[in-house]
Amino acid sequence: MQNSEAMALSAALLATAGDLVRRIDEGVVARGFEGVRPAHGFAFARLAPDGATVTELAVHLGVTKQAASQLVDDIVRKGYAERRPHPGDARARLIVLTERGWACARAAEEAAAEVVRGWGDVLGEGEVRVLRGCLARIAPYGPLRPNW
Amino acid sequence: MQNSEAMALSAALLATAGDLVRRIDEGVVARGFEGVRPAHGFAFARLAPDGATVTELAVHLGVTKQAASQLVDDIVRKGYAERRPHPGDARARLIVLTERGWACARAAEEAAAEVVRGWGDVLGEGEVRVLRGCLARIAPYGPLRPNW
DNA sequence: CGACATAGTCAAGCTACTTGACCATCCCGT
DNA sequence: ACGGGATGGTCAAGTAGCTTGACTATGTCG
Repeated sequence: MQNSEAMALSAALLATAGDLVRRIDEGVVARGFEGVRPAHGFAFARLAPDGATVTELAVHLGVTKQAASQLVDDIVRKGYAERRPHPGDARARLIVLTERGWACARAAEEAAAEVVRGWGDVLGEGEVRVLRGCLARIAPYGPLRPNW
Repeated sequence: MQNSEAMALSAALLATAGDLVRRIDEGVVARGFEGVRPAHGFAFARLAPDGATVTELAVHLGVTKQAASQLVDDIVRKGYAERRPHPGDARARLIVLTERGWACARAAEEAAAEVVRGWGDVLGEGEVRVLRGCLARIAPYGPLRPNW
């Protein structure tokens, strides 16, 4: 594998990732959820099961807890989540999704599924599964946030 | 394909992309080029063949020409590129890489090749080619800049 | 019970972008 | 040839999303 081929592969990967995020975001907006940034989606993914504290969210997103707290301010103000007292730790607060937050998370899943279906049309279902398998083995715990 | 599987694939793709960029950046720094952000690498790729104008660079990067101009200021100040008069258009300037800029671009290619070699160890050469083929067909002209 | 650790917030600062305004030069129809 | 709109580039100011630093409240452990 020549260096230039590695660059071509890298560029294709980054282009695909950028395209995916852009189209998911567009799909979420098209479903009626405005003022939502892609980063919010990653937060929703962490909050969805049972809620999370600000600190847990910060770790998940790879940012400081102050930044996570600001993000929570934002999604609370927009009605997607709410701060509740934490059962069993009076210092902490449990951030949970509101009904609208859940609806937005579902919208993001639908949008992602739509994009991936498009890939299936181009590649075929089998190759999409191969793709998923490859990626899962390469970077099972890669960073969610981009560094560029 | 269920929605949750689409999300898993999306997450794997973004994790891989994030990991790739982080490791290329680390590789470039390890080769002695400091103060270089990943965005600079995308600029280098556009400047490498024959140079480019600020406006062309802005289109390539998906930012305003003011932002591209600021980025050029930065890499000029750091010695990676220089502004030259444009042959045939007195309004424009041709931004070209310096020798150090070329060296940095080569370092990025080496770092990328190193990461991709790691993928080859995990997946096998054949599957890496399949991966590259899939990605190239999915988003041949996706955005270079992340939106999240 | 006292000392240190941890959850969260407030405040200020930084960086990489944006929008808006502007000048110099090019191109093209009259 | 020339006048007017398009284009290339820069300067200036504003913004969003992060950072670091300082602080309070609560938990944990010897």
